[in-house]
Amino acid sequence: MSLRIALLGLLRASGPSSGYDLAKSFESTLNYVWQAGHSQIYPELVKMAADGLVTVEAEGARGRKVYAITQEGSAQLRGWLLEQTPSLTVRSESALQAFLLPVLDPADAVAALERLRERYVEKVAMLETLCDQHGSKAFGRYALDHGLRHARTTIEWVDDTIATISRDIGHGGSCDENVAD
Amino acid sequence: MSLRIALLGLLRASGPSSGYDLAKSFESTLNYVWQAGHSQIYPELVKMAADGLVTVEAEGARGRKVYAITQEGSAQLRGWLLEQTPSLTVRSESALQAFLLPVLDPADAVAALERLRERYVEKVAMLETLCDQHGSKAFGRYALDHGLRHARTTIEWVDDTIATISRDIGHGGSCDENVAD
DNA sequence: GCGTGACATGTAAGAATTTACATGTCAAAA
DNA sequence: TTTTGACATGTAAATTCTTACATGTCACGC
Repeated sequence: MSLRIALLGLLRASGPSSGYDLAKSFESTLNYVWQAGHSQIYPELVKMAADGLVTVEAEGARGRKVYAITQEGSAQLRGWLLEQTPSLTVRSESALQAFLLPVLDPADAVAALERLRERYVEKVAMLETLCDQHGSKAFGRYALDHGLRHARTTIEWVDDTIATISRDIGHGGSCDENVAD
Repeated sequence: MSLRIALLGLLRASGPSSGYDLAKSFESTLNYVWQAGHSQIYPELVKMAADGLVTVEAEGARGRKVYAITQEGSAQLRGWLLEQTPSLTVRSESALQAFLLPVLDPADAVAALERLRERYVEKVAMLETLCDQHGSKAFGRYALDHGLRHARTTIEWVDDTIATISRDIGHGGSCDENVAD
């Protein structure tokens, strides 16, 4: 369902677009909260057209098909946004890794957290650049802002976690606990 | 791979546990960053045992099987944590919804954001309670802390986004733009 | 004219995830 | 004593997601 809603939202926000355009939009604006490749997007658009949520508005060069959202699609998007109660959970591989780091020796954990920190610093810089380019105009602004705030929050968390773990260094690590065989 | 690593991490942090225990741990500590149900966990543990990463250390009442991480499992966990560069992307249904809200009339969008805000306020309260219970002891503390910070950041984002959208009310909404048919 | 890279769409296979089905045990309260 | 709820493990089916394969067009520079 999320993919469908995301595509309807992009069509609504950006106007008629091809699957290729939508894949790019996913990459550049929705990437901070949802991901989908073209191999997922193309078949989904076909199904959505069959369900009357979008129509092929025009066909252009290189087989390009321009989809537009229909009134039915627009109604479904609005209904979902107003009525659905989305799950508040998040899926983040990097956060998962960060949480498991404390099972390492404290020194290793700190080193790994510092590498993670650097990557988030880069991410923040990248997002800030994008933010400046966008100005305060585009639809994607909210997404960008969200991504930026969360990346900064992660850096703060990493810093505090490093500090906490560092205090434990010398007080005995978790190195060989809980291992069988 | 993430599921495997998460299970190894939990076994390492909590000591020998059954699939049932691990499912509970997932729910209570890792839930903020990764989700897995028992129907995913049980078969994965069987595969991991076949690969020598865990062993069935004991069998108890009600068919309970207690798994323990092996040295090989421990080595693989450590290797992954130190060497892997996880993707920094996140998948969040609620954030996706939040991003698409601006395609609604500003008034609808603000109403929906306010409902979202309430849910996050509840979440923060819940996490704060859990935090107090845990004290500063447990492994899951980092996860909890992370979840709490991100939930608070989301609330701030919602507030600022509401403010931004509210300023636009009366300046013309996005109500019937970009709809075909 | 030829190559390269962005444009553009698709399918296939496999992995991961979710939801539902299915079964059985144990402890404690009513 | 019976029933309820937590404990405990699985499988099946459907969906979603990722990775790889496969194909062809157009514009631009060399």
